[in-house]
Amino acid sequence: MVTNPQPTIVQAPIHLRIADDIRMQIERGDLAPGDPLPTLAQLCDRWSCSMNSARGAVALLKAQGLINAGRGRAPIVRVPPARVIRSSEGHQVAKDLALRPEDERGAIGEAEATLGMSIHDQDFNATYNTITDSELADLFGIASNAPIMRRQFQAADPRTRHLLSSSTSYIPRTLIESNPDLLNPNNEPWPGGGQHQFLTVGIEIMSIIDHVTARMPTTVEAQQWNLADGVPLLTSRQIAFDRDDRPVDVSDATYPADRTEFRFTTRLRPWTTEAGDQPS
Amino acid sequence: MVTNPQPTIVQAPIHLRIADDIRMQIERGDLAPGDPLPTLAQLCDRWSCSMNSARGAVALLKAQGLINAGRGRAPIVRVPPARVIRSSEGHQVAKDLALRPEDERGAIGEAEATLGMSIHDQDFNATYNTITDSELADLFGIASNAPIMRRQFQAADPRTRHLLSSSTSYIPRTLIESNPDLLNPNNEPWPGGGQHQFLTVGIEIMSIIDHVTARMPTTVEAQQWNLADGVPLLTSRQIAFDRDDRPVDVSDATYPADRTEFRFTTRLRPWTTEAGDQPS
DNA sequence: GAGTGGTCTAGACCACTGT
DNA sequence: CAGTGGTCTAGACCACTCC
Repeated sequence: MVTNPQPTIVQAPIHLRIADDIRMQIERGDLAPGDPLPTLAQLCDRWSCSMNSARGAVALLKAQGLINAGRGRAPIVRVPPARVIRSSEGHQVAKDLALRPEDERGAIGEAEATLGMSIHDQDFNATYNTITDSELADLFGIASNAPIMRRQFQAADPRTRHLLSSSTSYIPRTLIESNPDLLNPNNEPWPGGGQHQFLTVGIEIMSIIDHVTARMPTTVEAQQWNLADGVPLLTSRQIAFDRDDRPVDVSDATYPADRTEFRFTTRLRPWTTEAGDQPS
Repeated sequence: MVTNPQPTIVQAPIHLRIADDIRMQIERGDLAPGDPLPTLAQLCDRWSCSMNSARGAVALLKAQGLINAGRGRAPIVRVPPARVIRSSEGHQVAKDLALRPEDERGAIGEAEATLGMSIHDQDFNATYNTITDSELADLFGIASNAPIMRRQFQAADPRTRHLLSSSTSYIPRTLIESNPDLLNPNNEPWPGGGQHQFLTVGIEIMSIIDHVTARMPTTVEAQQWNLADGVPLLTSRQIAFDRDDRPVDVSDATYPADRTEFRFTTRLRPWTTEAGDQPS
């Protein structure tokens, strides 16, 4: 039997009503970015509820990424940080760069191009391992116990120690061991230079597929990136294919969603006459 | 002066320690997806804390999207839902489809192709308005008070009433008013068919730029989509350009991040012989 | 009906921010 | 120093699930 044929009108929980009221004030502009919220005392006076219920409302707004709160200070309406654009056009730029002479490649790194910050101003760290992983091996189409090179890259702000970028790249070891230089992390300026490194072993990247989704960060990730509450992480897995459409590199990365925007360009084949058959 | 030259060792808050312990159990596999968590009573016994502190731990795990909780039932480790892949290759498919005869276009809709669900099994709704918006006008390069057509599309599961898709498209009105059919929402099968509609007014879409990021849903969005706690929304703005690289359509959409994955393919120009010299 | 988590209260202590 | 929010406790009532 259905429980409520004549549904009893239930008040929404008090903390939801408070949170909704504040959200509307923010959306209407009564509370501008940077403005402080009412104090907890004012809220529980205004709504005649206990402190903890008012706290619940503020906690919800925090979890939704609308406000910044901290001890000893009234919470303020969040000011959205500047967005870093990560464009798929960068793949082509990196490929073009790979053919240029050494000094030119060094001058323009991926970090500089997207973060507007020289790589020398970053606390950069690379770790190389050789692993086996049946799932990745499956993706590469190699034996499940075949050695895979794992390269982990992290850059942090030297002052704040907060992460600026973090990615992990996987390559079947047999593809690159003909050039011992590629197995040494000290030779690595940046993963963006990966296309040049593939060049030294005769591999040309012809296409890249990006897989993008998002999730909430773990507690550890939130403090590594210095994420405010309610900020998701964008996750990206890039798979690079060579001339034979063989996957040669898998690269996983995460980005804070409040300061990152992915931008992908799709060029379509023209309609006219007989449709031209080579894409982009 | 720095506050803590010899930082006093502070215990992490009890609810963080509890949450971390449970997270580790999940990551180690001691708690598999679908398994119930310890009850609150067990937790505050095990950690000798109050109920509310144990609640705090569970609330954090909920906010991080690790568990599903509900009244009267122990929270369970979340089982990730099946992912719907939204591929940029779909743009080309839609373009090819636009030239096909009517019956063929009707048979294969965007909804069917990506959701595996006929459009007839969905509660579909379209609303058309004419608006003015200086920000969009700026993007289109038209006068700031020029009329812009807004088309809102929503599809819901007829049984559960939950959203299955939601998007809003903007088009400068002058581009399409030569064909009155395009101003009537009842003629609209699905926004994916938009390329065919542009065809009727002599516009060919030549490229599409996707802007992708993520944010937490509002309370209203969470219930419209039936989102579990801790699930972000992926947001996408697609801008379509015609033969003259003029923006002709802006389309905003949101997708639940736990069941959506974007997939973008970038094809790179070959290196061989003389490198092509026009830079994208 | 017993047990569960969701909501709420009242009151306490502490860390941090301003002045 | 006063005032703020963050953490925590003890205890209560209710909605819901399962037996």
